[in-house]
Amino acid sequence: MPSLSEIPHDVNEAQWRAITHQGSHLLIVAGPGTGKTHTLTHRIIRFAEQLKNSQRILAITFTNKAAREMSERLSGCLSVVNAGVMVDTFHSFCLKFLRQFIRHANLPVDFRVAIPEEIEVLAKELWPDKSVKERKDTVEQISRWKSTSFEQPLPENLRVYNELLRAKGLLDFDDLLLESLNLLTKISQVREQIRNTYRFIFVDEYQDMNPAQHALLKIFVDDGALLTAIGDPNQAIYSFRGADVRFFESFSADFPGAVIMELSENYRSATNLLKASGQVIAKNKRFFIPALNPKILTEGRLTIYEAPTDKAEAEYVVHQLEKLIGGTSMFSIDSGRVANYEEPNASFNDIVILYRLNSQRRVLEEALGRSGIPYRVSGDKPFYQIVLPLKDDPHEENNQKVSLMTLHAAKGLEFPVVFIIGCEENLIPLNLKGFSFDAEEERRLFYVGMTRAKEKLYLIRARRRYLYGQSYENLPSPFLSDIEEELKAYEEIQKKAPKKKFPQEKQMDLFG
DNA sequence: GGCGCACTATTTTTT
DNA sequence: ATAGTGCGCC
Repeated sequence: MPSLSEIPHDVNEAQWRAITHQGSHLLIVAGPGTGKTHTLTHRIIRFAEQLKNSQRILAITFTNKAAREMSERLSGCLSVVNAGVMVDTFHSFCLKFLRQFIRHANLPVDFRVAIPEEIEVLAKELWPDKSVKERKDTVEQISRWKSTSFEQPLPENLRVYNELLRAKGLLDFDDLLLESLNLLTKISQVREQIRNTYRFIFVDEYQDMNPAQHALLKIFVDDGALLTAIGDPNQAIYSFRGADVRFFESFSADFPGAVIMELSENYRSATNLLKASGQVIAKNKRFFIPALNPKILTEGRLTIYEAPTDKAEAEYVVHQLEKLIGGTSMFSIDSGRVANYEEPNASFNDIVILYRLNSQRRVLEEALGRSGIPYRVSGDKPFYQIVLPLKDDPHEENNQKVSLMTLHAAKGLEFPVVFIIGCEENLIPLNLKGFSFDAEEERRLFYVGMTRAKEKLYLIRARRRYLYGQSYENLPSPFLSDIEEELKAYEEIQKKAPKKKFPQEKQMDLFG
């Protein structure tokens, strides 16, 4: 047993227990800002030091970005690289696995993974009479079936789709997981080799697991590997693409003997912000988790503001940005303010503006454009384009920019200053007519947004908003009233000459 | 095959 | 609002 006196300076007691735990599967419940990656990395390194020859550690992430970041953290420790820690996404690992054992697989030997355009072409061949939307829906359904319902009998449209895909020598992304599952289930020789290689498996963001990934993981573990999973069920926001947060609840049943630990010291958010986000997430029925303990003991500031319109909302954001940036830039020229040591100026990189819908971005971009504030929009480029070389503008690197992204895209990031715009009924939580509505997941999404903030959080709304060509009058988001008044600082509404010209008011028939 | 007009649907997103 | 599809016409 490692004694507490061994604890490194950069690790707390709960983290140390999680890092050093041995002899059973382990689920680490790690809320926002509790040192999730830090703890996982330490634990991997510790296990890597104990590896015998030919044994491997497999650390699985969901995104390439997460895999890259994990690799970078680990490669600081050379011995780990030598010991053979494999850090990969589920999909990328399965691709390598299938290539390695291709002679055992019932697949075209030179198969490729289809890019989305190839899937579109294929769908057009199969269903020429369907509209574009219907084809898109069908392909989406197929992907969902493959990641969630793959044990059910094969639907007819899926059979023809698979046949044509294979005839072209292609696999889709979901096939990477399913074909790997197939191979492991059917060929004991392959399974044996895998069993002898991967003794320790680590999975990050466990709340994002889909049933196909879970099935794969179960095979590894049934073959004798020891599993460490880490994540936060309160940050599960991807159920719409097949992720199932139930695997968090069934962990002990799925992996007998498992130990569950919690990290609850928060090193990210100022006390007011941590309290506020805690009060919001506490209203969910699922996943009660005791409040996180603040370790950053500044108060922080939670600002609430209601603008008359979405345009005014954007102008307010711009105005606040100018105030935040303060003396260090051109924006201070007219104010003549001197930087205040109690309120150090923020730089553009410190700031993110979050929204529920991409369509909210336009008004924001216009206001930012008018003011000349530099910004970047993230999370809207397809993954396969990322590999293409970007224009190498040497200034790009140093350029300070405000970030704009959806609440979804913000997961895993942190910023000193966070704006969440559109904090209105029907928008947060999003309730669009004709679309399914999951109040608990929407609350988790809002929680993810709130918990990105380290020092300042602005929860902003517009009384009147244009969406899809219609004007709506919306009440505040019900989530706002879950935060106690003591924590909120209300900003005065900026006085402006009332605008008379609103286009025809229509019924709010878009919201369900 | 290409142009232009009318119609329509509209989340969140990774691999 | 607006982007993108689908259709008719040359």
